[in-house]
Amino acid sequence: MLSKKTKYGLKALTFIARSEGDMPVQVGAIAKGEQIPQKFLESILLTLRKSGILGSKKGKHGGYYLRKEPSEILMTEVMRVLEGPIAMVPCVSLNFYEKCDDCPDEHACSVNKLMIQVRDSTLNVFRNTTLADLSSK
Amino acid sequence: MLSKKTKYGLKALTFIARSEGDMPVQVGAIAKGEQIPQKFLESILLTLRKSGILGSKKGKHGGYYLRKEPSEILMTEVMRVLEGPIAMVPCVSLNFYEKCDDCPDEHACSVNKLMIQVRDSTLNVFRNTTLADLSSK
DNA sequence: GTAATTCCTATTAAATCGGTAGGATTAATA
DNA sequence: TATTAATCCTACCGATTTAATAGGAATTAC
Repeated sequence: MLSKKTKYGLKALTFIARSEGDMPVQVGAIAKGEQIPQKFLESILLTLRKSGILGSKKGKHGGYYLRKEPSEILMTEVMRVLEGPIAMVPCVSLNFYEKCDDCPDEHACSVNKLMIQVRDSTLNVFRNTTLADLSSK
Repeated sequence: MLSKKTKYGLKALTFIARSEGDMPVQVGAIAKGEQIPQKFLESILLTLRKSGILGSKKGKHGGYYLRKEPSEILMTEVMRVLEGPIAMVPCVSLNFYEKCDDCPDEHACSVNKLMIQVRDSTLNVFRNTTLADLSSK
């Protein structure tokens, strides 16, 4: 299941992409517009800023803005920041690889084989979708 | 992330598929062969039996067996029984649909749009993979 | 009747999720 | 310089889920 964090994060990014004027977008506006608890959203946007997807401006008239064009923000990047590994098991993860405790030989493992296919097909979607695709009506 | 339940369940099914003689396969043998805590595995196999994928024979010399040919057991079925919905959000689930609280219009929702694509690509894998594929070396 | 097995219910420890609270820090502006 | 409005940071909390474990009842082969 997709976490609320990721869901809210995606909605927030879409909201910001659609609001692009010159002004940064404030947390309050996003929270209100997308029905997201404001304090929770704050922490999510902070994560996105620390990862480099968003920039922020502090103080009065501050807010968040995209650091790249929507068409250059890939879902692979966003999903990894918000949701973590794209793979369903660490032993097939490209960016968060870990060996299974119980698995003597990955290449003989039926779960491994199946999950590589799932990973690849999901990656294929995320690699070919940008924030611009999400925010276009 | 894939739950241990699903992972163990898939391994167990593969183990049974590979062991097919006429004798039912015992929990103890699977647990030992696949390094799965036996009591936990018991509950998983029970779930698979109740869903109709496995049959069981009780008492001495009892155990579990497949109720269909491995080539007829689709991953869609197995995954839904073990892991639940294939979709990452209930609002795009085919078998476990639920409306989002916060979403006034699904068709305008950027998350919805993205998750439909992920669902379809994952379904495509599960619909085209059977237990026979997993258990073949 | 005994041993071996599945079946069932309950409990538990740990982790994660979704959110809340409170205030520190920073910047615009009057 | 004081006020106001925003981000930033740390800590906490309750509920749920996960990954088991425990203990025994029911069933069957021999």
